[in-house]
Amino acid sequence: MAGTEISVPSEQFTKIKAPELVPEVLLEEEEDGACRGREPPGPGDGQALCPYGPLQAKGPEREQEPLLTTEESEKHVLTLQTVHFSEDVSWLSPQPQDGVQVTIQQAGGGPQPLLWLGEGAPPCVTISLQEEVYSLQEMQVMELHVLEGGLARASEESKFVVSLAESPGLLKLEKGQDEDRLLAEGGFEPQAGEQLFLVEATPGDEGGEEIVLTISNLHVEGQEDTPASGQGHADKADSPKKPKKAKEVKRTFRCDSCMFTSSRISSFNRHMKTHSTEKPHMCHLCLKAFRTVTLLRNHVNTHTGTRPYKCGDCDMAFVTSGELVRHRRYKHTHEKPFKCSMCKYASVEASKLKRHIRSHTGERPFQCLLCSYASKDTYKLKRHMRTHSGEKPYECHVCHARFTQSGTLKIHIVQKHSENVPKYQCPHCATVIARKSDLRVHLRNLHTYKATEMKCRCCSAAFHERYALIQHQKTHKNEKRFKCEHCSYACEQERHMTVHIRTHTGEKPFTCLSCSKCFRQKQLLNAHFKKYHDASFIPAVHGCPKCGKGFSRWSNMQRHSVKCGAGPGKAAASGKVRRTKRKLAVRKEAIQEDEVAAKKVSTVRLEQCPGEVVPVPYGGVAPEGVTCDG
DNA sequence: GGTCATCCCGCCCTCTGCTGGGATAAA
DNA sequence: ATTTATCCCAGCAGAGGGCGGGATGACC
Repeated sequence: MAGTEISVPSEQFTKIKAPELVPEVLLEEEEDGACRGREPPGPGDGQALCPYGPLQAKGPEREQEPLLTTEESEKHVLTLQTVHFSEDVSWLSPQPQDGVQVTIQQAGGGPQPLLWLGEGAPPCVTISLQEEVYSLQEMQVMELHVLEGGLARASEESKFVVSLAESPGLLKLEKGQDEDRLLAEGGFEPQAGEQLFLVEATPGDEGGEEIVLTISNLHVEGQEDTPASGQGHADKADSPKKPKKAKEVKRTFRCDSCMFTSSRISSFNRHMKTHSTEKPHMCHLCLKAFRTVTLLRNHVNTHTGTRPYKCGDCDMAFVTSGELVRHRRYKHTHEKPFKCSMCKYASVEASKLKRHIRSHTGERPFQCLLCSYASKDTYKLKRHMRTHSGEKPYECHVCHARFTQSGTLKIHIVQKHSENVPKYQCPHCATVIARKSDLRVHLRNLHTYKATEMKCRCCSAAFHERYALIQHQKTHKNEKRFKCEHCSYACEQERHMTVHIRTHTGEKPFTCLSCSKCFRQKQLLNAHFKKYHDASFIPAVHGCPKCGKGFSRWSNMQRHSVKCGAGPGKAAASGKVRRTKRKLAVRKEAIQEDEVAAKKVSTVRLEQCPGEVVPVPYGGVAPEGVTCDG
């Protein structure tokens, strides 16, 4: 894979170093004594970094339940939930005392301590630091214990606030004094009043100029389990609530290699196998190895075709029950529990909603390493990479043309190799177009209302739609709007009138350089030159289609053919022949005029070099040395 | 420890729409 | 002959559907 996922939260968790590692000079001393980072994270920072999906997935039912309890005797083990402040409220101040003390204080210096967890509050806390202070390499996993104060519930606003007895407005956290104790045997027993925080360091949005610390996975043991993913709330709402054992001290088993924690040793041990490369269970059919018997069994089922979970509404069958449930939702029940809060989209699977959310946020986590393109999912990036590799995996079975996408091949086959090619009729005119997209182009070009009027080139009419203009201009097509003021002659085109006017003025602007003969039209001069001055010119012979008699002139042959009974030629019906006949007619006219002119010329100066034919502009003067006898 | 249900990631597919280049007809 | 307009076509990306399969929590 050539792409890299750039917005996935870093797996690197951090330990805030001892205070001697924190250069105080890099933090600006504020008047109130709190040290402020260079700049607070932007409103969107936290969301972009949130590793658990869309925020709206946290349903209102969760917000109405206490996340923190206030029982004094209860020992709280807190795993921090995905957190960020959407406002500029998070500041961090390392204190130069024993242990690391982290101060979270409201930017405006407000008196209220901040750890908003209730409704309306973003479920994330991000702390921006200058990279010079806490570099990624300097940070490791840490535990922070609340030294002072307890947990109080701010019931009046249904918000839950960590309040501190001695330091209102400040939440002081200190590095655990005995980490080994906490980690011993995969678990720990936090002391009364302590809280456990995990701090994650991720690069900020400013290209590495700052680091965002995300305090994550706030969770009170004994509460209803809340889905870490934002997409699971719909199913969770139906899950039965577990009996609360407030007095019971629970052990948490935490993986050293990743963030995994579990209260059950069996789950923990099973998880630890995921970090092992050992795969003792081997498929006897293909020798592929698996970590667990269950995985092996499912795999073997793919060989044997064993699909024990059959759909009652169709012929599909699946290896696992989950696949059957999902299939039934897609095909039969159409139940879509995962609903987008920003539009009407709903999906069967959480991952689909997560992918859909990117169409709202514009997030493109998958960056092409060869160009600036970034994709919203892996498949699009993979497909895009074909534009760099030139790979065309889809081949037409008929003409063997190759294509980069299957859809392109499908269109190709329909348009090129199918009998019933679909056509798209324009709703505004008679045009029929092969492709829907081309019909849209047609509509855009010809039937779109234009603010500025388009004027007819023949009259004063004006139109806002191009199609109407073109239709109107066609009405001028057979209109002989150019009328001669000297006779009754009229024509459609101005250039024809220009030539006609010369018959009244006697002008002949086209002069033969070989014999100085002048002509009113250029093509007459050309015909003359070929006939009298071009030795290589072979005159056309027009043969009678019936008797074969040859004529030098097409008109003579036609007159003969009528008498001979040959009638019009066979090919006269086709447009191409019609165009040829028009050309012949022009040539006939030229020859006829040439004949008349030739009678008047007594001398043909064949000895003169043909040279260049110089047209004389209308009303102009012939070049020096060239005489006009017309 | 085994099993089941669920969650979640990843892969592949289709449908859709836009764009630009080449071919062709019309002006 | 040249220019302009239109059509045809392939390339490419956005969005979403469907499924395979690994990981994990809960239960027995």
